[in-house]
Amino acid sequence: MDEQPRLMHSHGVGMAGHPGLAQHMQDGTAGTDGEGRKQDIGDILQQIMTITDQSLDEAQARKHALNCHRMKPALFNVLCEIKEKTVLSIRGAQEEEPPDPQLMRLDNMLLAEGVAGPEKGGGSAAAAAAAAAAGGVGADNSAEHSDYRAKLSQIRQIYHTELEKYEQLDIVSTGGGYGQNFKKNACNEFTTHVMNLLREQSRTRPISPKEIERMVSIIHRKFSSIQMQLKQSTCEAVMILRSRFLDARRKRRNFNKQATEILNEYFYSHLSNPYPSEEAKEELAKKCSITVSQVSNWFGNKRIRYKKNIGKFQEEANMYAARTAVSATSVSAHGSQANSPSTPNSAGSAGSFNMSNSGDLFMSVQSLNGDSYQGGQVGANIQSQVDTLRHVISQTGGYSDSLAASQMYSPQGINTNGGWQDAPTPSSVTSPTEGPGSVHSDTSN
DNA sequence: AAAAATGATTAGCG
DNA sequence: CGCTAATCATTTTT
Repeated sequence: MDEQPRLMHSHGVGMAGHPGLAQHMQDGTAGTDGEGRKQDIGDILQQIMTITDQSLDEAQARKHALNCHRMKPALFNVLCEIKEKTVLSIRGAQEEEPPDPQLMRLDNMLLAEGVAGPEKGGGSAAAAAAAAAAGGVGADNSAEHSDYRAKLSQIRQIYHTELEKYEQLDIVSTGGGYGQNFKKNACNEFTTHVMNLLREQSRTRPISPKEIERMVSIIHRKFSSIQMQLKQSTCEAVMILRSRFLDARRKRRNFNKQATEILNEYFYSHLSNPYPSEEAKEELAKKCSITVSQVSNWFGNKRIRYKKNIGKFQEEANMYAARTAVSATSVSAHGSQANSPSTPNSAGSAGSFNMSNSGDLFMSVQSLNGDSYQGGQVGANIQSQVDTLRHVISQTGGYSDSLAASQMYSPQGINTNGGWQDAPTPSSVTSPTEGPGSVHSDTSN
């Protein structure tokens, strides 16, 4: 506002619509222009100033008259020039917008997630690939993944429809003629609307084509920022979706009965060394229709939980032990195995089994086990049978949970050593695999 | 609704 | 790298 006086003096004109300016102007221009012109301009401005006081029809008529006035173009140009020099030149500086790194990051991510990429086919494939890669384990449950994919494509669809609304074709670069060849969407609709409005208004107030251009670019910037917001929230949604569906910890499902059965069977029949080899894990995984890492997880959990509270697992242990013991004994009357080198190690295995808990149970089992070994001539390397038998024995012997439970978590027990893990009985425990088929029937293939 | 069970994840060890 | 131990987050049981 405070600039107005200066402008008027230097150019001899002022902005229309400012009450009281007309008078000033007339005074200021008196010396430079001819009397007639002065009068013309004064008339014009006078009409402008009073235009709002008139009825609509009258106003239209006067508007038209003004538009047709011979001085109008010149005056208009002058006004535009002034406006350009004052207002627009200030904004002109912030024209260049560097490629926003933030936007690029979002774009890249959306592309990587298969949201922004090409349509359906390739897109979902990419998404699946990304999902599989993220999951770490390939060929997994496809059920959950399909759910994931469905949700992802939902997001994708929303994203695309929304994006299309705001997408802007390059209008400015089409040159002077603001072409009509752009797609129908919110951005362009709005832009053309604004442009028409401005052009319409340019008859009564100073708006140069340049200004319209600028306005268009401003609108586009706005729409760009909307787009960015859209991309951002889409990214967010994808991230949430990922963490929801791909993070298996959430939405975990218990293994089915049969799988648990199989795993338990293996566990209790290899109780002295419940560390399935990679191959064994693979096989178990196959049989249980779970992944190898799930098998590993299961055994890890099982070992630690078993060890932590044997009493709680006693019943289960006996159950599986008895089951496998039956099958084992039925198959092999006695250890046909000749290759039972370091013979007296069965005791060691028992020790490793009992490890850190229940001293009483440990003792009793050990002695019993030893007896069975020496008296029964059980094949030394038939660990599984030893294991299972031990349980049967401990059960029949009446050392039930009461005892075990009470001493279960004997903390500073003599052997704080973990037991397992480092104590694979030297002899054959680890890989008696190739033994006589009869021995390890427990693997029940 | 609280408690137990359970599969997965994590830090840390060797 | 596989393991243990602790812990998380969910599911199942009580």
